[in-house]
Parts: sequence; C-alpha cells; structure tokens
Amino acid sequence: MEIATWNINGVRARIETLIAWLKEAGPDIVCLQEIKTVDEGFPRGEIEALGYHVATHGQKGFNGVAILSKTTPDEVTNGLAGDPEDPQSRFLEAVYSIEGGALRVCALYLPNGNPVGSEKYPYKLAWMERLHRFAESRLALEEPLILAGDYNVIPHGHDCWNPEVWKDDALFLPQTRAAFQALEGLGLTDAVRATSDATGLYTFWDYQAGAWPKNYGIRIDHLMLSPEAADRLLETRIDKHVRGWEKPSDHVPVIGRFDFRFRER
DNA sequence: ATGGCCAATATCATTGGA
Repeated sequence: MEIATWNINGVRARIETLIAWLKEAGPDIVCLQEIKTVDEGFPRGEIEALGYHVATHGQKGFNGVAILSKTTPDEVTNGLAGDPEDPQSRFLEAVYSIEGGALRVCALYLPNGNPVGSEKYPYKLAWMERLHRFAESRLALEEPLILAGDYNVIPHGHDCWNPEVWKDDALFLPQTRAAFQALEGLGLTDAVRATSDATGLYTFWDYQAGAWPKNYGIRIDHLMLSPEAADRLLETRIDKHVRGWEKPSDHVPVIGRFDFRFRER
C-alpha cells in the first residue's frame, strides 16, 4: 500500500495536476495540504471518479487539508486537539481497517511561523507542542500511525541547499528543529531518512528566483511513523519530476510504500 | 535568499506562503 503527502497549493487551481499524478502513481491514501477552499469548493466529483473517498477539513482562502483514500475510513476527526478556539484548518485524522487491525493516518499542515518576530512564530511552536501531546496519546495505542504532512521544518542542514541562508528562518531555527526532534524522541520515525542518507532530497522549491532550475530546494514534507508503521515500511520516494510539470505546486508528493492491506468489507 | 512567483479574494491591490 502506498501512502503519500502533498502540499497541493490550491486544489481548485491544481485539479488537472492532481488528477494527472493520481493516474500516474495510483496511491492508496493521499494527505493533501493547502487545499485553499471550503469543503463545498473541493472538486470532489473528479476525485471520486478516480475511485477515491474524499475527506476534507477546509477553510476559506487559506490552509485546509484533505485525505483521499481508495477505501472509506471508519472514522474521521477534524482539527488538532489542544485548542478548541484555533480557527485554522490544519489537521485531519482518519482511521482505516487493515488486515490485522487499524491504520491511523493524519494529514497535517504545520504553521510556517515567519516572520519570526511576529505572533506567527509562537503560534507555530504552540502548534508543535499540541502535535507533540497528540502524538504521545496516539503512540500509547501501539498501532500503525502515520503523521503525514507539510511540517514546515527543515530537520537538518543537509535537508536544504544552503543552511546558512536558512539559519534565522522559522523553518530552521534551533527551537523549531528541537521541537521536531522531540517528536522523534517520542518514537516517531522520519520515513525518508529511515530509508536514505542521501543529500539533496528536497520536497519544496520556491517559485521565485529560479529556485527549481537551480535546485535550491528544502525537505519540509515528512511522513512520521509510529514503530508499528515503521516496521512495515518497505521504501519511500519523492516524486520530484512533478515539480517540472505544467502549473506545478511548489511542493512535490512524498510517498511511502508499506506492507499493509485494507480489510475487505 | 530572492533574477522577474503564485493563489485567493470580489481585486484591479492586498495577504499569505516559504
């Protein structure tokens, strides 16, 4: 089974690109971020026509996440616990029946946090703390869990083309990386890093300043796995070629292949 | 960080993104 995360940067503007990739890759579950639409605006029909169930947690204009899956989830929960007043749609959780038990998949869009001097950076750190507590509670279930999303975190210097440029950025500040490492400390595994030590593994290239042709990328989209999911991880890949398509998102899909099978219903 | 970006809004400019 293949499970992917992709910041689509506007699902309505990107529907042709999304369909082309779904047809090419045929993933079983896809976590989307920055759908930039309310639930009613999601181009649901086109995706359902390809055989996917669509779960959305949208928002007008910005943010918004969705989970596409080749089977219907048993349970879907909107929003990240820890702050019922948070108006931003950045988290969606789905539970699936697989052979041998349950598979829990979360689509998350972690706040960017720039500019660092603004209220946005404390919001990012507080959100990471909420994610930490959520992960802790779910890890206690000792089930396969995949926290898939745009983390807006460059974990290490070799996850970008030039760490010097990013040193004061909310994506790379020591405090940001420490919060990410604390997630790993809980027992979550960074799937791409678990399967490759290579440098130059990027998932985002800015639209500006020729970042794509110059390969000035960063790795900020991650599949974080509970031990029960990491045990079943077979391989990962980053569909970098999608960044070169017509009307690309500035992010590309990150895919994990797992030894899971949906339970027949 | 930036060589000249991109999406959404009810827009002809601003905001947010990374």
